[in-house]
Parts: sequence; structure tokens; C-alpha cells
Amino acid sequence: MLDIKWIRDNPKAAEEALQSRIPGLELTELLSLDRQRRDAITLSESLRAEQNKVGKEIPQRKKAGESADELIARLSQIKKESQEAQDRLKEIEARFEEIALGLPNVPHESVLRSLNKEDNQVVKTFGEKPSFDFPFRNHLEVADHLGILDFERGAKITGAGFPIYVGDGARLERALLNFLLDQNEGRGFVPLGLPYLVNSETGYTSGQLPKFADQMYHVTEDDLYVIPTAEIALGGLHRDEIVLEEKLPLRYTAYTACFRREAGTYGTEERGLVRNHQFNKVELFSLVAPDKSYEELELLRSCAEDSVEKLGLHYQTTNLVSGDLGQAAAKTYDIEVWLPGQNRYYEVSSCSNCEAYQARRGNIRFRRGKEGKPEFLHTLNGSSLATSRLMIGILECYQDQDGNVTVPEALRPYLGGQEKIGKS
RNA sequence: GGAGAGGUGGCCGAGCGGUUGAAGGCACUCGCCUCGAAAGCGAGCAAGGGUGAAAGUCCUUCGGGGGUUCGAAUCCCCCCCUCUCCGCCA
Repeated sequence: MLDIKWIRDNPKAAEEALQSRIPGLELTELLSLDRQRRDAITLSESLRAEQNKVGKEIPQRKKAGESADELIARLSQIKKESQEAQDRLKEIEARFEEIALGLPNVPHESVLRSLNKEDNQVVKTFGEKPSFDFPFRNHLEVADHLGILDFERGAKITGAGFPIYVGDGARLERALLNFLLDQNEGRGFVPLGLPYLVNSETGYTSGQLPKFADQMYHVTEDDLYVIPTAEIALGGLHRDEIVLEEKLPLRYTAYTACFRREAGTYGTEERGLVRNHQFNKVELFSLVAPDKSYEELELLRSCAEDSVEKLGLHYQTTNLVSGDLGQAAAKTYDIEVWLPGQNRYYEVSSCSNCEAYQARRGNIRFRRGKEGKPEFLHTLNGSSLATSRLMIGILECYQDQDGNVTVPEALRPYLGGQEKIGKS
């Protein structure tokens, strides 16, 4: 949600900024509804004020022993008009919200305005593309050889896109999760175990609802949504709260499974673990004072980068162009690991500053000092990291001639010192 | 899932149809007092929104939504949450 007052005062700037994300977007209807909305509020409230005023005279009349019948008759007329005005206001507000809730965030000034993903700017590169002096196997071939992933049976018990991790595959991924959680906890992020199902209010807060409802699994019986990322649950954590400034920044980390319907991405060449309906991810989430949020974004980014570096994988970090940003983000860094089997970089982390977009939707505020007015704080999220995709990188980049996989050193303590994954 | 109790301001807690946006207390802020502090005394202390240059003014909000009524924190209906007991269960 954007600040309607800001849009009202800077309609041109707002429209231009949003057009860098959605070509041809116009704010004229929103602005017109805003005008209508405020007019309707004024009318409705003045009628209500009169209603209250006349209402207060009635007990006085009665106390004085006079008849109040005439006042009551007048009041019912006012009440009728007032009711009509309120109904009209509700209608206008519903339409206003429908549009306002659908608008994405305004890109930060350091974000290149472009609709072309090709323009994403590489801001950092680590390592180099690995080369192999033996016949290279992609992660599916490695996993098949080692017997550590089972897609067929995953499809049997659920459907396509629900892989099963087997034996050392399961252990390796668990090692990744534990490694990342320990890293993050060491950086001062409070570990949380989160619900995987969220209510619709929480869905709205993060910006997932209403626009992307079709990307989430929905438990209609209880009207709960299955989280596509821990970010959604974390966004709801401090909903409707006013936190004291000295509590900031609030930093959290959590592992959750993530569930995505991936509607509309059917039939891609993304085989194996690249894109699934269920995958695992460790998330970082910060709530900070507005003047600290861009500093915090760099922190999230460096945490994620550091973890990838410790795993020894080649990656690049990009500053996304406006057209590639997620709904809630004002600025996003993607960290992309080179996956030789796909012959391209793939996102393992996305770190975003959502500024006050989510805070406004979820009414998450803070107070400066004891006297200060509550203000919206800024929220940020970053993956750290998507372990399913990391698995691909490890299986492909750490394979040897015999099809075995060397365990990255950073993970060995999490596998009881095991150095190799071989055929079992 | 069944039965009961309850959800009021930052916190505790009164109110149970009409100047109650809400008594009282705690916490907090300012002033007095003090060498300083505590205690004591005095004053202040919700959020959101409309309008206005501002002072102000008006509206909404006592878990959420609907209803009864001229008028609801107070009465009725539905839902959510918390607690206790029973059932079920990892």
C-alpha cells in the first residue's frame, strides 16, 4: 500500500514511478475516487454530527417533562439520509481499496527504471564458472546415480513438483538448513519456528493478497493460505503493533518449507529441483526505522552472500530493474548461483527493502521516544538461502569423475564430518 | 468437537440502555518540594480519519461483523481469540 497523501500531492511523480513497473498505468481513477471518498466522508460525518446533536437533546427534553416526539421524528429522517451517505461511502471505499491494494511499491531512486530484465545490473561477482575435465553430469544425473532424490514417488504421493530427498540427500539438505540457521543466529537474527498456514489479513500485509491469490494454496475450509515463503508469516508477526524505537531493529530468521502453485509456469525446461511446488528456504526478516532501511538492505545482502561464499559456489548479485521487482519491494538484490547443468545463473536469494509498503498494509508502527507519534516502520526480507536450489549447485559443482559429491567444508560439521557422498 | 468463563486505553480494572472516549489505580511526562533523589502535591497522558494556514472543530473506535433502539461498552444474532473442564490426538 502506498501513502495516498503522497500520491495526492505528487500525482505526476507517482504515476511516472509506477509506470516504470507497469507500463501505461494511470492514477486518474484512484485520484478521482480519493476525491469522491473524502467528499463522501464529509457529507456522511456532517449528517452523523447532526444526528448526534439532536439525539442529545432528547434526554434533556424528557428530563424537563416535555414531549420529544417531534425530535424523534426529525431524527429518523436524518438517520435515513445518514445511512444512505454511509452506504455510498462504503461503496466508494471498496472500489478505492481494490485499486490501491493492487498497486506495487514505488522503486527507490537507486533502482534503474526499465521494464527489461536484461538491464538488471550486476553489482558483484564471486568465484568463477567451474570447468570439468570429465563428462559433466547435471544434478538429476548425479542424484540418480547416488539415489538421493526421488521425483517419481513424490509424484505418486502428491503430484509433480513434490520431490523426495532420500538418505544422504535428506541429510545434506538438513545440513544446509542447520548451517544457514546457525550462521544467521550468529549474526544476531532471532530464530523462529513459524506457522506454515496464514490467515488472509496476514496475506494482505505482505502484498501477496489480493493480487497473487492464485499463486498460493488455499485451505478453503478454514480460509487459510499455505505460505509461499516465510516472509508472509514474518510480515504478520508484528501486525497491528506499535513497537518502541529502542526495540528496533527487530531481526528474525526462520526455516520453512515453501509452497507455490506456480500457475502459468507449466511446461518449462526447469527440470528436477529448479522449480517445484514445495521447496525449503531459510529466511531473514528485519523491521527497522525508516532512516535505517537501506543500510539494513546491505546487511541482508551481505549475510546471504557470505553464506554462499562459505559454500564455495560461484554467484553474481544483481540490482533488479524496476520492472523486475516484486509487488512490495522498493529495491531488490538477487543473488544468483551459477548452475552449470542449466547453463545459467539461478536465484538462490532475493533481498528486498519494502520500505513502509507492508507496514502500512499491516499497520506495523513504531514510536520515537515516549512522546512521539506512531510512524510506519520499514520491513525487509531476504532469503538465506533457498536450499533446494543450493542442492543443485552443490551436486553439480562438487561432483567428481566417479559421480560422487564432495561435501563442502562448511557443511561437514553438520554431517558428522562426512566428506563425500557416494553411491550407497 | 462439547460445556462453562471471559475479551474495555501502555498495563490492571470499574461500568451493564442516555453528557462514559470511557471512574479508579499503576506506569509515563512536566511543574512544585529537595543539596539531590524518594515520598508527597498539582497538571498532563489513546489511535485513526475529515476539514482548516493554524488554533480548533467534527466523525469513528470498549475483540470483529450484523441487528434492536431516537440513543448501545451496556440488549439480541453470527464469527474470532484467551482461559478452565470433558472428548480426541502427534
